[in-house]
Amino acid sequence: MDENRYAECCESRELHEDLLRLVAETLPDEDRLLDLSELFKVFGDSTRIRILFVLFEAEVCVCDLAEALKMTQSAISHQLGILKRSKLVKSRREGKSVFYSLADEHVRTIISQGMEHISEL
Amino acid sequence: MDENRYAECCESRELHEDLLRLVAETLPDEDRLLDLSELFKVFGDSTRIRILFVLFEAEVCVCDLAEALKMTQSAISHQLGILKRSKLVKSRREGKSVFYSLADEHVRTIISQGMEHISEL
DNA sequence: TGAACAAATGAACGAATGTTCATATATAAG
DNA sequence: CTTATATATGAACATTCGTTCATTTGTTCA
Repeated sequence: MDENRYAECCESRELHEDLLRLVAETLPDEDRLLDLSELFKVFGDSTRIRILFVLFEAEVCVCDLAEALKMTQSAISHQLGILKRSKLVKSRREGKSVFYSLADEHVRTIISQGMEHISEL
Repeated sequence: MDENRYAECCESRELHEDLLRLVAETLPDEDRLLDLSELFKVFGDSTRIRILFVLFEAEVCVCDLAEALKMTQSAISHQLGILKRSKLVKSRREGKSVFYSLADEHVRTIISQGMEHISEL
């Protein structure tokens, strides 16, 4: 009954036991892994990356972001919502405008490590 | 002729000019931004994250990865291809098996920063 | 050479994602 | 209260993405 959907595997038996134990010990639990991959998914879009680069320099309102990045207000607003839900960005209302800024410094570290990686060919 | 697809914008004029100049100066060019977001897209999938966590601990062949993660050899192989094309992972053939390992240390830094971020609620 | 195993790959299918459009909410000013 | 401006949001659509299945490539050993 289809007991071989997954790998049956190459050779030794003990090595596998060891690996399985190691994985069981060190792999974060499923919820955590999902949170982590969802966080990186947020960085995985060039519009959101561009928004973050602007916010590296200044606190900016939605319409200015839209103008600076030559995109519609709606598109920017949707992306800001995603950034905010992942706590990468925070907002503050001032009259009719809402100003966005970086929520913490991990953002810079993560992006700068990414930049380093792609710079090393 | 539809000159208002993008934001027309809230108030002052000089502030906008300043922002536009700043963005023009500091925003990496389009190719770089795309490379960067594509890199993060690679981290944005829990299967690939799990593969990376296993490789944090040891150099592992494809079938062992498949067994450890309870996934088909094909699925793992496809994801390893993506990881390899982004230079996050490297491979070495030994007989019939191919062993994969981390390509560099940025991977650990990026993932650990991500972990820190999600840990701070 | 031929059988057996390990890994890679292309096509296909369903799920997820980003933008657009239309509209709703919120604030300010008349 | 009405109008104008700034922002948010839901539905729809096209595109992208991850897995599966079938097949191919590469290696070892008889």
